[in-house]
Amino acid sequence: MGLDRAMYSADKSRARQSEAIGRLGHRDEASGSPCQACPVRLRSICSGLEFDELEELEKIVARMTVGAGSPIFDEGETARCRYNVTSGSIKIYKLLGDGRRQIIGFLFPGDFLGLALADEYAYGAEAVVDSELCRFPRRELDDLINRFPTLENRLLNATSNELAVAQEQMVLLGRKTAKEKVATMLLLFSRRAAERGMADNPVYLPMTRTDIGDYLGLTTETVSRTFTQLRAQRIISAGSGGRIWLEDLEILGTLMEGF
Amino acid sequence: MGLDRAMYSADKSRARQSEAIGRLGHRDEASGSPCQACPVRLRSICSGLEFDELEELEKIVARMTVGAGSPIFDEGETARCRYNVTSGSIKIYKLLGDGRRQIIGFLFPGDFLGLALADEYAYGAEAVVDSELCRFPRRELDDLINRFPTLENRLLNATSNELAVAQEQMVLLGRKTAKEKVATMLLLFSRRAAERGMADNPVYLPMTRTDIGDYLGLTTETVSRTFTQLRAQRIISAGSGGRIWLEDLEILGTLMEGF
DNA sequence: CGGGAAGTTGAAGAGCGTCAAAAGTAGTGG
DNA sequence: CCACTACTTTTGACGCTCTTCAACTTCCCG
Repeated sequence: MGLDRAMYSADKSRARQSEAIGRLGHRDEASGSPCQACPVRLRSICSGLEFDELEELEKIVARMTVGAGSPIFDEGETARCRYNVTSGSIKIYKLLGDGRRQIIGFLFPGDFLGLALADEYAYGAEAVVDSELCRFPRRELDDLINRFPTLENRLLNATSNELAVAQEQMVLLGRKTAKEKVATMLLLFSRRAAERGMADNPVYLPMTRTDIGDYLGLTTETVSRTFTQLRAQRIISAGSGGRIWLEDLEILGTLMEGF
Repeated sequence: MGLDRAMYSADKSRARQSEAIGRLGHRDEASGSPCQACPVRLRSICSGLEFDELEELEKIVARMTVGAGSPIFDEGETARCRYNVTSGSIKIYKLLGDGRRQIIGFLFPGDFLGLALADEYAYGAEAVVDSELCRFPRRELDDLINRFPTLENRLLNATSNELAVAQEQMVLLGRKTAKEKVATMLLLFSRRAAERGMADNPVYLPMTRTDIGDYLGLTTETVSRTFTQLRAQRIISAGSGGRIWLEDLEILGTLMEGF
């Protein structure tokens, strides 16, 4: 699998799209707008906190913006910060020695980034599209987690959810065919969008075919061929701008559940 | 993939090995021996608890024994209990509609079983060999978790660890070759045994080739052929009773990391 | 011993990967 | 405005790894 490792370090064309955001990739802002008004607070770990607890969180948070294709941190790097995604989409991935990559998840607004005990990040993270995050210094956030049971409880819930999602993905990676993998991804992303009150049909897939392949354990070519096949069978149809119409939810469901 | 679903409901020959334990598969005991003396307490979620907290735990715990091949609970069943493994080994797995199975983990002494928010188990659990567990009624344990921050913290740690392990397994399932998969499993099981103070070489693999296949996303035959190949290359050699000597740790490490 | 399941091995085939090239898309610069 | 560039996506041809199907061997426990 002769993948070029450098391929993953930056995504030139997509990075280019986001020059408006800043040539450095990241841009921090003074945390002007308070957490009270945060549109994703209720589905993030920040929900359920008391007023004064939320104020303490605000003291240590920094908002930042990352352009499409920009890395947020690398696997193995010292874990200095934890994050909350507030807009856009983030991919997290692990690499093998020869450059093979497995994307272990796509994060969306409200998702927490940086769940881990270890001192080093166990995976890399990179923005799929222009995204915004809340950044917390790790030490200070961990202090708050220890002091606020509500926060620790939210974190446990979030981690348990992630674990259940990861276990589903293990079934997909280990036991599903290419067609079933793609169908499952389409349905799951549609449902996740619906849960967040976003359009679920057509479903929005902002990532590249290569990203989808690395997420599903397939090659770009197989992903492309599978989409073509699903289109030919009128199970899906192409929308505009990375959007895909789910034309036959029943067949997609059958493919996902493996009958 | 024409796997017979019934195949997974019981494992006749192994179940036979454990007739001494009881024909019902399960046997409960009065919780005579207290948690203080528990040999796996320090590596379980019960570590770090105050004396009175541990006493409250003891009030709701029941010890039970399961024979090899016996189910503990099924996927989709109402989650009435949570467990702590104290001896033996438990496999947890998910099924697809046509019977394809993915084993999402093997649990060993000290591991917690039943991490989940949902009212139903997200996976099935079955004993690989004769095993012992501590069983907690779900409601009552969850009450204690809410009351004892230490317990919740331990649970968060355990869940985070499980998540990190699951993410490693996603790389294995999505991106590694059969040889790399088997090498990775051998090394990881050896390391896990070492962490628990058990023999790490030869490494003990009590599960069947079919179980290993369903864990690695391979067929029984491919697992068998891969072991033969590794043996022929003197990277491993056969021990007795499901034990395997790791003859070349360096090559195994290289295979695991994918160079 | 003897029966049944687990494990091994072989041959053939399918699905997905690899390599290669063409077509589509978006940003760049004259 | 359009050609140029760089990348992504699609499609085709071919090959290889792993699966499938089948037979045989080994192991375990009665």
